[in-house]
Amino acid sequence: MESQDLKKAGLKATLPRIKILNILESSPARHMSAEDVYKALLEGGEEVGLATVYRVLTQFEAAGLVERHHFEGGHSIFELNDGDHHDHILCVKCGRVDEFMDDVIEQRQHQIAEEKGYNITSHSLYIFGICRKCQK
Amino acid sequence: MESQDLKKAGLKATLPRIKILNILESSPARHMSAEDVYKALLEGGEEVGLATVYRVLTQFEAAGLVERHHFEGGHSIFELNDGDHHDHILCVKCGRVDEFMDDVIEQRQHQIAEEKGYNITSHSLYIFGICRKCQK
DNA sequence: GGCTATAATGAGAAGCGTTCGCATTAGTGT
DNA sequence: ACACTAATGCGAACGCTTCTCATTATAGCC
Ligand SMILES: [Mn+2]
Ligand SMILES: [Mn+2]
Ligand SMILES: [Zn+2]
Ligand SMILES: [Zn+2]
Repeated sequence: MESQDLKKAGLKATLPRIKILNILESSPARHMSAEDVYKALLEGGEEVGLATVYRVLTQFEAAGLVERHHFEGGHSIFELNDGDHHDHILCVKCGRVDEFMDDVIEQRQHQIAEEKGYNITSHSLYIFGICRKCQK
Repeated sequence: MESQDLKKAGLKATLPRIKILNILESSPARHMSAEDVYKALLEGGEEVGLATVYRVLTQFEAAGLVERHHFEGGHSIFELNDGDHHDHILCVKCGRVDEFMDDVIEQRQHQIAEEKGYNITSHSLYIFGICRKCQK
């Protein structure tokens, strides 16, 4: 029940929020833009304003339900926060997205932050390339 | 002489391009937005349109004279391309930027790309944190 | 050194993703 | 069920960037 998840996150269980959470959970695409979510709602016959989609996604992010990424291209991409951190590798031709987690890289980043005198708060790592299919 | 650098890069040596290259070379800030460059021109009493600054920076990027980065915040940041690759660590409080290069991370990225079947073309890595000064 | 073909510029309009303002609507706790 | 308040939808506005197009400057040739 999504209402429970929302309330646990400290958010009122409104219809738009439930519907948006639903889209994020049931959509085949793990990584969606606000526009993607909006279109999915419209296709489902739901009446939700685009501004609300943006607002709700931002609230979800603040509540830790969702993560926001900046895959090149100026717009934000959201994905459900499953709790496990990972980074992304993307195909510059077809837009395919794969996920990975590398302990060596994570560790080196902390090392570097320490060397430079920073108290690390986050990082963003994207590898761009051409996927297997697009190489042929 | 900047005119030579521009011609070598296959670009006509126009006044705006020379002035912009000059700003990039002489400004104390290594990392500048288009707006930063524009303001520096104005402060120097130069008459260059903002649209031209954007156009020229994009051309410089295509010519390999300059690199474009997407430090959070929606706008592009440019820096002279010195030929040596590096990544960035930024202070989320004061905006300070430091540079680093880590062979271990670079190598792991290629490893990951290979494992995932990607032909790597580039990557972007930003570490965010709080710098020494801002920690106090 | 001038002349011409052509590419570059400047100014403002337009584009795009995102946020804001405000009147209306809906959830919550009683 | 009610009232209090927060959330919504709509359109306008935003910030950064790109486009359009008339004007201007550069490069190569005479
Ligand atoms: Mn992901
Ligand atoms: Mn740099
Ligand atoms: Zn691909
Ligand atoms: Zn700082």
